[in-house]
Order: sequence, then C-alpha cells, then structure tokens
Amino acid sequence: MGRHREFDPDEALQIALQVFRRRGYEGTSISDLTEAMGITRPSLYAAFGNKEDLFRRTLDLYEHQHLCFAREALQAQTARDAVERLLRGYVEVLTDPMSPPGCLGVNGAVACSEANEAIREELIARRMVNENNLLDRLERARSDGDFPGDEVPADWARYVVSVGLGMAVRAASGASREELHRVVDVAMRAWPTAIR
Amino acid sequence: MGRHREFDPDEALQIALQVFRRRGYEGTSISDLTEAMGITRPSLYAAFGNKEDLFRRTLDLYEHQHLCFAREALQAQTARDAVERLLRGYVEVLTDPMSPPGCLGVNGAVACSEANEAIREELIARRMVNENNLLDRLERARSDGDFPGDEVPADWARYVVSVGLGMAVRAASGASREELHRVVDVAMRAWPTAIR
DNA sequence: TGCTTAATGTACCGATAGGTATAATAAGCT
DNA sequence: AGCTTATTATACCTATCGGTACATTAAGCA
Repeated sequence: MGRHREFDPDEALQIALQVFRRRGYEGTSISDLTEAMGITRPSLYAAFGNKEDLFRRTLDLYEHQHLCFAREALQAQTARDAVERLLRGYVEVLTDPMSPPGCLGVNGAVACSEANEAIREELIARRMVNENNLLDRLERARSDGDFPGDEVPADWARYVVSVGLGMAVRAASGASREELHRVVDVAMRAWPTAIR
Repeated sequence: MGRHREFDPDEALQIALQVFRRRGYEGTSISDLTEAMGITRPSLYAAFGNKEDLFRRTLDLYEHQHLCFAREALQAQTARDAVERLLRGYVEVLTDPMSPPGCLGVNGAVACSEANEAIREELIARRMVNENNLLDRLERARSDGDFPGDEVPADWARYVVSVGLGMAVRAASGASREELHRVVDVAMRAWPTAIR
C-alpha cells in the first residue's frame, strides 16, 4: 500500500558504493550521493537511514561483491598459495577498471576525523576480521606442517595485510595493476621455507 | 615598523603540524587550527596565507623535522642496511609518542576529495621523490655489486615504499611500535642475496 | 469513489566550512 | 607629539554540511 518507490535501492546502493569509494566517507556529501543516485534527499534518508547507515550498507555490499574472493583464496592447497591469491586478488579489486581505484575500507579509514570515529573503528574492526581469518589459515598450515613451526603466524598475517594496505594507498594514488603485481612478486620473496 | 606579532610563527607551525597530523588535511578546520595555535583567524591568514599554504608549510616542517633520517639512512654501507634503516626509522616516526600516530603525508592523501586535488597531487609527488631517492641508492648499489644485477631496482623501491605506506595506515589505526618493527622483520626477509 | 499509506519535490533548519572587511591597537620613524 | 605600518579583535560574508517539515503525488484497498 502507498506510492511505489521510483528507484531501485540495489542500483542506488551500487552507485553509492562507487561514490564513497572515490571520495571516501567524509569526502562524500549527501548532495554527491543524491546527484549520482538520481534521487532526492528525503528519498535517500527514507530508504537508507542516515549517511552512516548508508555507508555501512555500502561496506557490506563491497565485501560481498568485491572482497568475496578472499574466502576462496584462503582455501588454496598451501598457505603460500593462499597468501599469494589473497594479494593478487586484492590487486585486481584495487585496480578494477570499472570502479574508482583503491579500497573503500582504506580510503574511508585513514583520514577520518574524530567526528566520525565510529566509522573509523568500524573499518578497523572489519580489517581485523580479515587479518584474523588469514591468521587462522596460517595456524592451520603450521599444524599441517605446511608452515614452519618456528615462525610466528601473527607476524606473517600482519605483514601480508600491511602489504595489502600499502598497495591500497598506491592504487588510490593511481598505481597500475602491473606495478602492484610486481609489489606482490617482491613481497612473496619473503615467504619462509621449511629448510633454513 | 608596525605592531609586533604577538605569537611565534615557528611555534604556531609546530602546533599546526600536530593538528594536521591528527586530523588530516580535510578533517582539520581553520577553527581547529586557530584554537590550538591560540591565535585568531586573521592572524593565521596574515601569517600563513590560506589553509593550503599553511598545510604546505607544515609538510615542509614535517619533512625537515621528522623525515630527515631518510637522508642518513640511505648513506648506510650496504643497500640492505639502508633499506632497513629507512623502514625502522619510519616506524619510529609513525609511532612517535610525542606526536599523533601515523604519517602526515599518508593521512592527508588517501581520502582527499577532488575538491582538494592539488593537495593530493602534491603529496603523491613528494612521496615519489622519496621513492626515487631510494631507487637511485639501489641503482648505485647494483653498480657497486652490492645488489644483484638480475634484480630490478624499481621493483624493490616500490615494494619498500609500499610496506612503509601499509605501516603508516596501521599506525594511524593504533598499531604499536613493536608490531610495526615485526612487520619490518618479515619485510626484510624478502631481501635478495647474490647467490640464488 | 473515497480513504489510507508511502514515496516524492520543495524548501528549509541550525551548524559549520573557508575566508575577509573593518576598526581598534601597538610599534618604529621623523 | 604625529604619521605610518603591521598586527590584532570583532563581526561578518557566502557556500555547504547533514538532516528534516510539509505539502503533494501515486499507489492499494474498501
């Protein structure tokens, strides 16, 4: 009952994702969003709550749509292969020609003033989930004998995520896909072998 | 001739650096700055031009005061040592207990809306200068036989800077100095040996 | 055909953004 | 002292921020 919505919320959310990804959370204004989505302010607020709610929705969409490769990557046969797939998959996302370069999560969190500390903490927490997933995989690998027993998995998970974050910054600055794959090439040279 | 300035521009610039470093370029308002500096708006504009000019001044100060270790680091005996000093020195800056965590350059550049693209490009250019200094050092090392001839220095310079950027993001998210040094530990494991 | 309900378009809210006009003030110079 | 000059303090500018009140429009239901 009542008037029908004249726009597709899923399509609108896709556009919001593009805008937030290009401009970051604080750099995006409600007017930026409504113009790009082709809807009015009250329609946006009625459909998505407030700016913070909308951003969280776009984060969910981003993870399900662009970061989903990580689950599969972690299921690779070896820990080394899992990590390389993780990094290379992330490079593809960061330099997807159909989207603004860089990572929604990283672009949003870095230069977030304390006025929006809730968002900052949310992004840090989500990043930590990914790091912990990788950590679990490395610990499993160590039990399997696939990862040296004298290495500290947490140190490696932290390293891998750090390399990813660095590439995200570079991507946002216009780095090419090839450049970032060469970063992965070098980063993987650190990988430990059982024989030392 | 004329009335004397009642504040020390150098001191004021130090405070501006702290504020910009904590809040980023766009996240810092003129009111944030004048309150912290203890001066009025017209005094700020008279002494430093506009917000963008002031930010560039703080960038200069930041580089001369906090990033100056890089020059010395690059003069180390071996390329490997130079790179390790570079990364460890950067960790110290990122987690300096006397300053807000993270890097002024990184925090400012990542989520900068295109309204301030001039600043974004300035920061990217300054970062590129540092990467090129490292690149020059690695190429010199290769001439000296201190770096394998079959390695591509540009790939390694890019890798090292990327690790630095990743650590900068982590630092801004609250990473400890110890955590970041462990990232350097792992990152240096990639370093190439002449015998392969 | 009303009646209800929900989405729309317009126009607005107070707060804050970066930046400035203007007048009062304090110094050096003659 | 009186003039000039540069810095202050107050008050204001326009534009935009996130968010909303309100009247209008379009749909389903009786």
